[in-house]
Amino acid sequence: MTNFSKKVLNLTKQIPKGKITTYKQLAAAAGNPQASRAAGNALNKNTRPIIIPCHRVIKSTGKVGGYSGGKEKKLALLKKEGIPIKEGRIINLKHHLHKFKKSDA
DNA sequence: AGTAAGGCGGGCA
DNA sequence: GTGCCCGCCTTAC
Repeated sequence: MTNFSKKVLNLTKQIPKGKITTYKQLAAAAGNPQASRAAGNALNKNTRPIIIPCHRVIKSTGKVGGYSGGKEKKLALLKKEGIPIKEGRIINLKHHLHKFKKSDA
């Protein structure tokens, strides 16, 4: 558990319902914009999955990306939260994107 | 403790 | 839109 992963998890669990974010944004908010892959990894190997809505985190390309419990599960959760998805990709991504505050980390 | 491989992504060609 | 390469973190040997 590094400081980076701790920030990632901390930021992720702060994402409100109906809002989503990208691994890139998450990694950037955590302090490493280039550690996009590591951000997803932190969510995948997170220690407290219960408090961490990793399903609200998607790829910057608009694709939902992967999911430990199955991406279909992730899609269902997102749609239930009010995020429209078409063929595995977010429709109004930037309209649902969550902006992290500087005080979040 | 050190080295090598893997993973839920991002960017460029 | 697809394919390839890169960089970062975590885990296993």
